[in-house]
Amino acid sequence: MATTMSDVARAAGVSVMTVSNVINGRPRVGPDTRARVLGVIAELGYQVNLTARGLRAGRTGTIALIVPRFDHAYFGGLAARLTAGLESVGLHLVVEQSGASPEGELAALSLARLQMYDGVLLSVVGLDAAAVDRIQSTVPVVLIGERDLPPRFDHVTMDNVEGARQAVEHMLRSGARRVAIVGGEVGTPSRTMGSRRTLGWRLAHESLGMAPDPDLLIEIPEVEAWAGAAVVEQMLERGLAVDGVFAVTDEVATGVLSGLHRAGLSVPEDVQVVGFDNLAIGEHLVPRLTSVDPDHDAMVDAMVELVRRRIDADGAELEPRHVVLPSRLALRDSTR
Amino acid sequence: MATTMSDVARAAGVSVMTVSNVINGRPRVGPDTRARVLGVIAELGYQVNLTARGLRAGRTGTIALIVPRFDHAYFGGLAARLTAGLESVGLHLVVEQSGASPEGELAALSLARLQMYDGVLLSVVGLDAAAVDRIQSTVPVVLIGERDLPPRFDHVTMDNVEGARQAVEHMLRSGARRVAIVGGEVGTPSRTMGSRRTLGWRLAHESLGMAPDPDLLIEIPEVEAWAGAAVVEQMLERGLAVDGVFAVTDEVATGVLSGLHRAGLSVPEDVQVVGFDNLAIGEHLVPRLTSVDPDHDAMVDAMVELVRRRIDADGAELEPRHVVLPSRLALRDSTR
DNA sequence: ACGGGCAGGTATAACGATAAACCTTCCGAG
DNA sequence: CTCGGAAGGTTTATCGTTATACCTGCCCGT
Repeated sequence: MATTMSDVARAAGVSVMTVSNVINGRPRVGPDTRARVLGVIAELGYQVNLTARGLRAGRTGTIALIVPRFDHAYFGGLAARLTAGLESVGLHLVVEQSGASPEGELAALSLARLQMYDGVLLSVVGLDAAAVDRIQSTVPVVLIGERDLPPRFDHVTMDNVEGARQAVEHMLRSGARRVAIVGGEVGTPSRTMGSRRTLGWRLAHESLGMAPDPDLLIEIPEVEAWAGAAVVEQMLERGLAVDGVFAVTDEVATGVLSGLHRAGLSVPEDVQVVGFDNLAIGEHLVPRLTSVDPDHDAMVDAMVELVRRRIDADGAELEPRHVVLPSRLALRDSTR
Repeated sequence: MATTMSDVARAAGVSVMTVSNVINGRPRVGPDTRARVLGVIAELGYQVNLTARGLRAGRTGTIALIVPRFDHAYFGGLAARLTAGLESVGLHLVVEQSGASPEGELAALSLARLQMYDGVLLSVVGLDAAAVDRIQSTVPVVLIGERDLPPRFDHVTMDNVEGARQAVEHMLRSGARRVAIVGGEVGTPSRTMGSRRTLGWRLAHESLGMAPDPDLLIEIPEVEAWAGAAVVEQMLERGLAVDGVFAVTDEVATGVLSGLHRAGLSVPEDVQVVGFDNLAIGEHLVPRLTSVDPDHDAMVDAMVELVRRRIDADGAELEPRHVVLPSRLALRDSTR
């Protein structure tokens, strides 16, 4: 139905190849011919078929970002920044959600989709490690975030341990004695995001010669605001003494702030709170949220750089690179 | 580089067509042949090339959602819901951002991209009306949100006027006398989101026999939290008396709450606040935010339905449908 | 006058998958 | 014994672009 190149060629009285040459700004076309072809294109409203071009050229100019959830603000921010970062180097970003329905099943299904892109940025938070290992793709894949990952992939992550350590240390140094971690992970330290941030919580105590109370390591069913609120309620019901909370993400911290407020506790006077991610919303919570700032721009730059490097290498074997970017604390009003 | 169907065909000693038939579960294949082909596929790690399939079949099974900003929570929620809604009817969603860099230029550029999809859901908030009119696509396009829109497109929107009216009426009925609209639009009522919600604000006053003070119609440079906070600060500096705020979105309301808190005013005692969109975050703000709930699920259902209808019609002319879904107020603690 | 080269264009063959038509066997009914 | 047809495949022709090779004048240097 849509007009094709040969429609244009016929109408302009030239060969399709000439139309192609005009569209792509290639040299071998005379000025009058070029003008005529452009005229016909405008008249017919012709648009190149990117599917056909992609098939023939073997490249689509498109990068995919695959996130577990669209409705987590962290990924919204990441996607926005990446769109800009990639556009500045002539690449286009599309975003897909992996964790839709039956656990990880999607991750398997979408494997074929990856072929459609020139590169894939895959957020592995909440993704089955086995699913990631199953990726046998020829397209460049850059992993984002922490997990037990096959080291054969490029990988960009923030410094979870050090960021968490700074957050907790700050509360301890400003007088907190019982700092809980909400969203921590009990058990063998693996390389998941939660376990790394839990390690930072431990290290902060140790560096000050203190031992963290295991009761203050609190797990949550989902890394979301409601879970943060629910946990605070339970803590207080159980009569657990707490004067500091390190929430593993700003979303959780949002729930924690809300829970504390409802319990009649004031922040930072009664309880200090620190989040992680330094989302824009932190600036507008009540009180404004102190948070670990992962240097979003540097992360995006690293992702863009890594994926470009592989695209330019054109499939040649490259030593995988693992980039860890420093985090620093953004101080606001939820800490003393 | 990637293995193709003919690699598989050769290794299995059959024709490519048979491989295709196996992959697509078509009948004319014997059980033993099928098993052999599947074995080779697994062994070689073959994945169908969706670009090629898309070109030949003329369909990709993929729908695009185009949003102005990834980092606005409303769109994150919409994308998440749509992913689920489309997946349940066998369609896959990808999301792109339109409003990246030089104003709207992208909107023009990405026009060719639309061809790659079986359907496009286009959020027109903040999009140039002329740009929308320039769309001369053969793919089904469903417009989302309000604007001066060419009526030739299908269109889904929430009831902005009535939602806003209910929000403001609620505050007026619970004692507020000076209700500001933050993010309103002055001037000729057009069909933009802001102007419709402003109309609701007017109507609420009129239905109670009151006249809104024009000074309480407050514009903002961006529909974001920081703008809401800044506006509150300015209002109070100017000594403007206010005992109710209708913020045009929950993001703006978040900023308003933060601004009021910093000014030492308490919500809802001194000032009532209502937002719009009923985002998940509203539940966790301090205080919990009363908001207009646009019935997100019904909107998603309508979008899915409209785009499917056009896909099934296979390009045939269809009367464009304009769906407006009712909004209702979700009462929480920021109002009395 | 002749060959080389360049400007301006065309013809052909893919890219990888699929729709549609076609080709064998083999089997059972009449 | 013959013929219709089902089962199980294969062949061929595209889908819309682009890479590559190729063609045709014509101008210019020697």
